[in-house]
Amino acid sequence: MTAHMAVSPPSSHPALPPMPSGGTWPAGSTDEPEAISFRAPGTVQHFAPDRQIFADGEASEHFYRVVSGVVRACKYLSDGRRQIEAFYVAGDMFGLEADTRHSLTTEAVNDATVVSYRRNAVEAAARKDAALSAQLMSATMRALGHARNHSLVLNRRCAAEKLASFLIECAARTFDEDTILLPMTRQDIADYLGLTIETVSRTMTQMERDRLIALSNTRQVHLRNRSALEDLVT
Amino acid sequence: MTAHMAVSPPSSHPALPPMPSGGTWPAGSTDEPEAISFRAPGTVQHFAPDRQIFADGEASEHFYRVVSGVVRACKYLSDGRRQIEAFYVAGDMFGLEADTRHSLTTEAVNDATVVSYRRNAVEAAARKDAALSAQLMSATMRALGHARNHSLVLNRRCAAEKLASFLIECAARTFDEDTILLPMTRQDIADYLGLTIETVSRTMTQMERDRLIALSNTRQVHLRNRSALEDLVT
DNA sequence: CGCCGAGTTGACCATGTTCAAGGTGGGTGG
DNA sequence: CCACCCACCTTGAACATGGTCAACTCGGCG
Repeated sequence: MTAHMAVSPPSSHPALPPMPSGGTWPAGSTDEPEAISFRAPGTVQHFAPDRQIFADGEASEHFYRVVSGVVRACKYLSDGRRQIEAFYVAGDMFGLEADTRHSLTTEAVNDATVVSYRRNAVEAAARKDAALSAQLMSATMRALGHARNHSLVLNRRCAAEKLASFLIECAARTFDEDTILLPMTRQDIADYLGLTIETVSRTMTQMERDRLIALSNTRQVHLRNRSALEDLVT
Repeated sequence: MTAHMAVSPPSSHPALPPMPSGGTWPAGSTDEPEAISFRAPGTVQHFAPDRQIFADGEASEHFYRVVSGVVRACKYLSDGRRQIEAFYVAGDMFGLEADTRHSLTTEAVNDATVVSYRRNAVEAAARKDAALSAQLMSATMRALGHARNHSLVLNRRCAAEKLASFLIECAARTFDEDTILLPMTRQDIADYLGLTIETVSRTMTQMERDRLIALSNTRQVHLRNRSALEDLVT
């Protein structure tokens, strides 16, 4: 249950798209403000765009933290469709599981660097250290909050509401609160919001027409009328 | 050792609608196989149908376990719509939050009995007891798994797929694997699946026509062709 | 008996999907 | 340096699915 690359053939680092690596981003989840602290040093790894970090169903022996770049967590359905659960950015933790197996596939969106920690080591440390344990709990709770909120977004009536909530989510994590550099493709956005690529495209165009946003290029969005966007989300 | 009664009748109550109380159910979430064990005795409370247990935004000072009956956790949107996140049944825990405030409203679906525990007490106990801590973590992880799966369901293409996954989820928690007593209204089902009451109704009728299910009455569903239903979910 | 809430059914309509062409821009090779 | 290429994105037209609105049925209860 692996081979399922939706977009492009994974391979080494030949010619990488010039993506904003570690710049701006969207939709985080298990973000931990202060780094988890335990002795075991993590292993640093790099992943080229679309390279898989771990697959749904694989044994869950590590957990991860994003250093730079963006990672997506998704589920592939039997009909070939893909549902993106979350995008993780610098500082976000991912890969902690209840089960011994992963329940999601994770892949690099752009050129990404992550640190991995051995699950056993973390769990052992957590058993001895109530503070670490509380941190992990808190991170999991935040992931739960994100997942529930995502359900709400997926359930929104119209495409504009979904897209507005996505853009605001992205903007909330940007330095310049009103200019977003999207590291992901329209397909990624569509799979995150439960829409088709065409609807995402059309809705963006319409938002530009309505002066809600401005698109310098396809990956750079400027929020022109944030309050109107926020009204859509409510 | 805590309450774990699967089918205990919730003691006296004035004049209640004759609902299947403690019979069958659907969609659980933070189920804990072995009861959480700490000294502080819980407080038992009864709730009549539609009575609120706690509200979104309220201070989160207790957490709960269902003894009998069914509880729904939901979010009310500004436009009046309601999104049901989960249904909790006997044994399920709910109300554990990362924040100091609740992020969901919970209400009794039918006549329900719950035990509540003081949050402070639980957290203090968890700090001293790694096993309890691990149990809480595990319960939260399971809730996370449920929430993610729910996202997938909400994102399904057609109404029949959503409903099939709901029915199978219900059936998985029934003694008689193929006969389900629904404790909730069509409106509850609709709000859980992100559909309208009319679509739920129509889809059920169609499934009956197609011999996938049989409806003895509106609340009792018999699965006639489980594998066909499972094919819909995939 | 008639009311009332829950559920069903039908007709129409809106939104997003599907299918099918075009555009666009950055990178490569001639 | 330019032309081509290939992802990625946009746009258009037809269609399908579920939402909306409205009428109707059913069953329990006063």
